[in-house]
Amino acid sequence: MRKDIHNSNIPVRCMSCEIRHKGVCGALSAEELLMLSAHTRLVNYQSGDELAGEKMPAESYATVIRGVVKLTKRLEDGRQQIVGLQFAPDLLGRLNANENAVSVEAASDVNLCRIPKAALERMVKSNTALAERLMAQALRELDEARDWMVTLGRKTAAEKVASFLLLIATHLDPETVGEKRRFELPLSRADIADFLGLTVETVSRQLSKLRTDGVISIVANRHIEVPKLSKLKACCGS
Amino acid sequence: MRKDIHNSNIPVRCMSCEIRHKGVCGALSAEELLMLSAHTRLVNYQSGDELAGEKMPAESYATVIRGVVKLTKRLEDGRQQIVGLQFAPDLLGRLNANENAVSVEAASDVNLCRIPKAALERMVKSNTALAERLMAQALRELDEARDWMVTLGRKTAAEKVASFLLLIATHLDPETVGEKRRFELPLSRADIADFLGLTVETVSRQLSKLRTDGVISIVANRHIEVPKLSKLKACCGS
DNA sequence: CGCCGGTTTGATACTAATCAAGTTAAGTGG
DNA sequence: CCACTTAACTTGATTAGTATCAAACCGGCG
Repeated sequence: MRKDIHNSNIPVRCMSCEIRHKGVCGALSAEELLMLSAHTRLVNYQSGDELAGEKMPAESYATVIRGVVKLTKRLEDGRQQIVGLQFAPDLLGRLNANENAVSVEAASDVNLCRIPKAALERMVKSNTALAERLMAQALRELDEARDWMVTLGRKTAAEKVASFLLLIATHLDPETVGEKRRFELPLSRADIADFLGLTVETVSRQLSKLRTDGVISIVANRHIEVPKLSKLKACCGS
Repeated sequence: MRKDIHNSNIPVRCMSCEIRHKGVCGALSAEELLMLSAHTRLVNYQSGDELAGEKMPAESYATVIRGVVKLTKRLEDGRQQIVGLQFAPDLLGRLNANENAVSVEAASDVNLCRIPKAALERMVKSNTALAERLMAQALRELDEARDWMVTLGRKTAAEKVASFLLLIATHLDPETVGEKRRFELPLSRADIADFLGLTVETVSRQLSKLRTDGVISIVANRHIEVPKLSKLKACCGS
């Protein structure tokens, strides 16, 4: 048995996925953590899999261990918009799920650590620290949504694409050498377009433009290198 | 003394503003409500007043009693985007305010019921029902932000303006006769443009177009009449 | 090798921004 | 009450940016 789980003052990890669930495990005592671990299970999905639909609320929560999960909303005529991206170690699912939900899909291959709805909700009731963590996560998602509203409403296509690259570069712990960053895009061009409110063609053109401007180099389709992060930041319009 | 505050099972109201604070008063016992009332104070602001800046976090919470409050974010070069509108009886302010805030301004003349930060935070600690209400409000704001992301990213100018009118018609309890609605716009054309990610001219043109199409009539600058709500809904693209 | 999805590039169309008047509404002071 | 000022709004002409339509390219895989 791991030694550290007997002391709730030092970082503790979920037994099944060996990750410290952001906003979850950190608020749990060693005892609660053991209880939680008894219920959690590692699950894998492939890119494109639907984890929960707009009309099909999830029957469990989950933390993202690896990969990227996209939250999408659709208009009747098929137009769609990605309204959120979840990276490790974000928590998926919401307390008191309501009608106005989003469709949850794996944007890349993902590993999740599933937590049954009942188990988490029971712990929330008796653990105010955990409730606070979940509140903090909700507020952080709200901030992210509002930041993205500015991008959607007021930035040009070039700024949008640069902002997206910066988002990925800062959320996917890329290979780092000084100001240089190197990473794999977890999203297809079509998904990037749906995230930015653009078309695939425009996304492609703006990536090409960033390349010819020397801001990035496209090593392979999904493999991007940013020679100077500050130069990319300067393209984001804020 | 009001009779109903002695029974926490029936709707109770804040003593200073006589309104049932959504998500706040409803979760309080009569005793707590009295305590809260001792600290609250009614305050008024004029259209355009800044209630809290991006760098100036508010030292108190407040419920909107009357009027509309706008939450704005700005880019360095002056472009701005309204990322949220708060109507009565929304709660302004957030637990554990963080750096990534928005600027809070009165969009119209407003009345607020102020609640000192310390008082509310103290009550949240000892009242899980209140904490749940605040969580619910955060999740509702998140849903609204995500809905608006679809509007910003994927709707046409005409659909955006129609969606805005519908939002106002459904949040400002307009004069209602069957399918007919009549209301005052709480925002200037410039604010509407900042909310929709458009220019003032485009907003004006689309309003004119809705008028010539018979979807609305513009009784006066800010005074709008919608003869058939379902017709307006059909213009919203979803 | 040839197919196929994802991507890039090119030509053109169209939507909304920009630039520029003009109009209405609301004050303000004589 | 009216002339004057100013801000908010509307309308028009033109331009710029992005979407749309179309074709070519590329990499992976049977």
